[in-house]
Order: sequence, then structure tokens, then C-alpha cells
Amino acid sequence: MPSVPTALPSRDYAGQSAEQRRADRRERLMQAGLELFGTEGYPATSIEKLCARASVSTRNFYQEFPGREDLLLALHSRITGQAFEAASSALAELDDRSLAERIRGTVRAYISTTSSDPRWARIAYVEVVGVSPAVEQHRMGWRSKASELVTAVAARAVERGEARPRDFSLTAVAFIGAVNELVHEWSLGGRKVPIEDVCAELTRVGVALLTVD
Amino acid sequence: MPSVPTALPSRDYAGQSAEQRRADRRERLMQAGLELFGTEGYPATSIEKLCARASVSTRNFYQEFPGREDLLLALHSRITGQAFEAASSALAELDDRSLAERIRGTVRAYISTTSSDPRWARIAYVEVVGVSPAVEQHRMGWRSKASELVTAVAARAVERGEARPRDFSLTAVAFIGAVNELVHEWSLGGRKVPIEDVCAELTRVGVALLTVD
DNA sequence: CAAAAGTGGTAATCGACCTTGTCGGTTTCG
DNA sequence: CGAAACCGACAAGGTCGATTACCACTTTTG
Repeated sequence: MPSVPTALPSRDYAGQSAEQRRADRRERLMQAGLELFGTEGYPATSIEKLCARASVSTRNFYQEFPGREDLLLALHSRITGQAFEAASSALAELDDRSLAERIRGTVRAYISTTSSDPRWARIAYVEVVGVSPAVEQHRMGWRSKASELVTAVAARAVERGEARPRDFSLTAVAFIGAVNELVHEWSLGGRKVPIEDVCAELTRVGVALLTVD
Repeated sequence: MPSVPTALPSRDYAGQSAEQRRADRRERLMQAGLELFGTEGYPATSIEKLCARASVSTRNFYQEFPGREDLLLALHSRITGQAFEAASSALAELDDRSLAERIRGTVRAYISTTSSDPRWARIAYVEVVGVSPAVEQHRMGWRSKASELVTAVAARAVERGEARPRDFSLTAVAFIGAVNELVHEWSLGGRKVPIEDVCAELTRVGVALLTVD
């Protein structure tokens, strides 16, 4: 009875372990997705183009991702996750400041992350919309998290007497829409005004939404 | 020398003129597009499916539209045009009312049009995003028109002393984003609250944006 | 009533893309 | 140094959708 090799064998090649080279290829595919999804658009980007740009064989593509859609999802998670993290930590550090300063700092962190690269902005605001039910669900999940963040800011403002208590759920969605549309317009439209103007405008919007009425 | 028939020949078939039957087929294709784009989504809808649903042959499809994208564009123009018209005429009729009433009436007209049918909302807010450069340009054109409408409201408010004069271009984009995101969330999410709540929220947003600062 | 003119549906062609199997080259181990 | 294992590139199979060519049918006209 021959011994059955249950564990997958793995050797080093070119001085790198199998995991290292897998991670390498995955990262190159992510970069290719960033470039192609972010400039040519998701529908115009085939798996072959992605692999050519990343210098990865199509065979290896399927070793890393079940399909093209999953690469888009991974990119979107990375972008949105970083933006969310930046916004959250900015907010945490500004807890003792005024409402306007808290909003300005949080918005600035979010904006400078998502629009630090025009391709990020395009993927986050355009290419990820209306792709498939799975992607839509993913997007809704992130929007819901953002909505919770805004609601938390509102609750804190009520605690500190900067806003009157009421249901902020609709307001939060409206504010998210305002942020996204304005950043999208600004980023994809050539960034004709300084980023501080956009921050100032969104701060005005946020403060107005929380304090009026 | 034979006479050259410069005018296109056209006979009646089934008691209808060529134009009538063309218009008929075109309208049936528009309805099929509304149904399929609005429920299955644009990427999942092939020309064959459209033709089957509309009882139109693929040959006649190309007689009416250069391609699938142009049907989407025609639908989007119809939806957005109607919404825009409803909003504009509502605004015109409310010129002597207070700022809040003008905003509420205009927003209500816009919302009740775009979300009178969930498929309209989905096409207007989701399926039309990120399809191709041509569609994106089309979308930007409509957004720019909407922005002008909001700016006009702001200018009128300044005239009447309801708002302080400043540059409202960024504010207009932010407001449009707020409207779209909230209506989208509300319409696609099951409409769990009455439409008047959405109108009230967006009125609050509009008034706040124009009067604060 | 027969032939011509025009119309609309069917089906074939064409190409693109996704997916997987195979092969040659390379590296490590005995 | 030889053999075996392993990796990655190439390419073929298969599916699906877009586009167009052809033909059968309908209506009119002489």
C-alpha cells in the first residue's frame, strides 16, 4: 500500500516560496485591474487583457480569482476599506473638537483617500455600479457601513448638544450621496478647484444637515 | 431613360402605414427595454432577449436602433426628460411660494416621476452608470442640466432675500447627489417609509444647503 | 389573375471571450 | 549528474451574442 501524500508538496522556485509567488501574481493582477478598470472601464476589460497587463497566464488567473467580477470586488474592498479606515481613525482623533472640525477632518480623510488616484475614484463611484447582483449587494453593504458611521457622528453631536435628537437614517443616506456625487464630479471632471474647497463645501453640507430643524 | 424613384416607396400593410408600424415596433422595443433593463439589468440583457420580449425580429431592431446601447439611451432620455419637465413646471407654478414650499414641490414632482415605477428608478440610477463613454457623456449632460435647475432655484432665493449670495455650483452637485442617493435607496430598498417622509427630508436638505452660512 | 415590389422572420456566419488541458522548460533532491 | 517534480505559457474546445444574408409571404398593380 503506497503512502498517500495528503499534504500538498511545495518547493521554492527562483528563491521564492509558492505562497510568495502566488501573492506576487495576485498583487500584479490587482494592479492590472486598477489600471484597466480605472481607465478603460470594467465592461471593456477582458480577462485576457488583465493577464497580459499583469504578465500572468490565464491559468493562474483562475488560481487566484473565481472570475473577473471577484477581482473587481477585491479592488473595491481595498479602496473602500482604506477610505473607511482613514475616515474612522480621523474621527476618533477629533472627538473633542467642534462639530464642524470633526466633520471636516473626517471628510478630508475620506476624500483624500478615494480620490488620491483618479482610477480609484472611477472604480469606487462608476465601475462598481450595476455590474451584477453580487456586486450590488457588496456595494450596499459598504453604503450601510458608511451610513452607520454618519449616524454615529450624529448621535455624538446630539450627546454634546450640537444637534437636536431625531431620526438621522434618511439624512445619513442623503449626506453619503452628496459626498459621493461631489467627489466624483470633482475628481473625474479635472479637479478644477482646490480640494479644500470641496472639503469646505461638504463640511457646510454636513453641519447644515445635522443642525437645521 | 427610366424614371428614378427618389422618394422612398411605402405601402400599407395590415391596414397600417410603414411609419405606424415602425413606431409600433419601436415602442414595443422600448417597453421590452424598460422591463428587462429594469429587472434583469443592462449587462444581462441581450438583443435577442429584447426582441423576443417585444415580438420584433432582430432585423427590425437594427432598423430602429444602431445598437443595444442606443435603446438604453432612448429610455434614459425619456425617463429623465419627463422627470425634468415635471420638476420644471412644478417650480414655475410655485414661484410665489416660500423657499421650502418651492423646494418641496419641485422635489416631489421629480421623485414621483422617477420612482413611479421601480424599473424607472433602477434604470435611471443604476443601469445607466458606467456602461460606456457615450452613455457616461449623456448622463453628465443631464446632470449638468439638473445642476443648472438647482442653481436657478438658488439664484431666485437670493433675489428674494431667502439666501445669501455665493457660488452655488458645488452645492448644486451635492444636492443632486443627495436626491439621487436617497431616492435610489428608498425605491430599490422596498419603500419602507411613506414618500412624504422622503420629500420632507430632501426639503430639509435643500433649505439647509441654501440658507446655512 | 399574374407578376412585381416590398416586408419581415429565420437562420447562418462571424468573432470574442471564458475555461481547461497539455507541453516544454526549469529547479530541486538523491 | 540524473531523475522527478513543478511551474507557467500556449492553444484548443465550447458557449454565447452580434450582425447580416436570404427567402417566403403579403399586398398592390396592370
